[in-house]
Amino acid sequence: MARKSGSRADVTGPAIRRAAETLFAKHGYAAVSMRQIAAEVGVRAGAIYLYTPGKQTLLFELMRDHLEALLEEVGRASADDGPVNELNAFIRCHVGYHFDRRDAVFLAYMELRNLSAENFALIEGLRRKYEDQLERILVDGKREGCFAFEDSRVVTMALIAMLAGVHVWFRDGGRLSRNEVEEIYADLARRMVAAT
Amino acid sequence: MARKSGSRADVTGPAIRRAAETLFAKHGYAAVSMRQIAAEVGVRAGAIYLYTPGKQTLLFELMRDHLEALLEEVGRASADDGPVNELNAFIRCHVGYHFDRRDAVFLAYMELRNLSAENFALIEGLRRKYEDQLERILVDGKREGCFAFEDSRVVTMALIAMLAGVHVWFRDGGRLSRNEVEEIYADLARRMVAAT
DNA sequence: GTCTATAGATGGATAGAC
DNA sequence: GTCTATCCATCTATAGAC
Repeated sequence: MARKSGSRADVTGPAIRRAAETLFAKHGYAAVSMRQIAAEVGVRAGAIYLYTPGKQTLLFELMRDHLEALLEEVGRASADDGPVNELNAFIRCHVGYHFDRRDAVFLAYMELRNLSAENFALIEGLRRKYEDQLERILVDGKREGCFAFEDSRVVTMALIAMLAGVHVWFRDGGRLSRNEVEEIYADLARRMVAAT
Repeated sequence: MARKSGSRADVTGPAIRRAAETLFAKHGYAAVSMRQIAAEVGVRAGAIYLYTPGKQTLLFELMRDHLEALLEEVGRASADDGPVNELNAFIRCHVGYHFDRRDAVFLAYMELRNLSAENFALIEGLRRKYEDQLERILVDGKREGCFAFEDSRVVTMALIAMLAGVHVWFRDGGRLSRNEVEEIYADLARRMVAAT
């Protein structure tokens, strides 16, 4: 007797988040109306407010959930087995996310401007954690003599920008397989840090 | 008797474009109102329509003018003196633009979604020209044995994404000079294509 | 849980006075 | 050339019927 038969609460909520993610990624947060999201789900605009306090929260939670999942996965992937392998795992993990969660990845770095001040601070904290995780791999590798570069901060930002750019050209079912794309980017990253 | 004294036509027009560029870059095209732009300039919303047919045209012309200027400058900078030098010039030129025209660079790859269909096609054409110019340098270099990489298209996109990412962290008057930033990125690019 | 209806605010763009 | 005033569309969010 867990749920009412005929109830859609467990279906509509996730559907709203999925629709918001798709539409925000496609047209941008500010250009999407609650009516559009509702239409995509198949309900009226008013019904959305049963599942979220508003549009801003919808955006914030999409970004937060994605970044937390990404952080956890990167943390798992780059377990302690040497800077070269850790860098490899980090890159493949991020690139792989473009295959699995394309829109979420896109939102997380395109819609920062549209977060309220306090939500921005929270999301920025998660992003910073993510950047720091990569930078720590680089610094460790340099100290151990696996990598060679001048400025760890700039290289970190260059790597992350390069990864974020995957969304611009990558299309599912294109000429390159997931594994090929991951390998090309991992290779570029190794070159950038002069991995031995 | 060239111009009416007291007239501001030659001042207000450019001021509107500058204000639009700043505000669009800061808050996003869709989140900025004509009233905000007018307030920044010091006129009323209605006055803006004396200088542009509308908001969409304002965005389009900002992007077009920037891309045309960038294309011309890149074309001049990378005159025919070998792939390694051409790549160098291309990278330094693009990075340098983040110092001179920060907001314009940002707009040109952040606001594609908000262009009308026909404006998008025109801007996309200019972007494609820019990408092709870089890819040609890479392909030439590979053929001549200066560069070594697998996939010229992916490397091109990776390089452009890396360059575009400068805006995320770069601030005027930061710890790195213009020349240092240009050199770091040129160095990263040479590593990515295994320049000899 | 979802609907219709609507409040209340704000948007782009235009008309006409000065 | 700029202003005030305004039209009309659309927006987020809420109230209340079912």
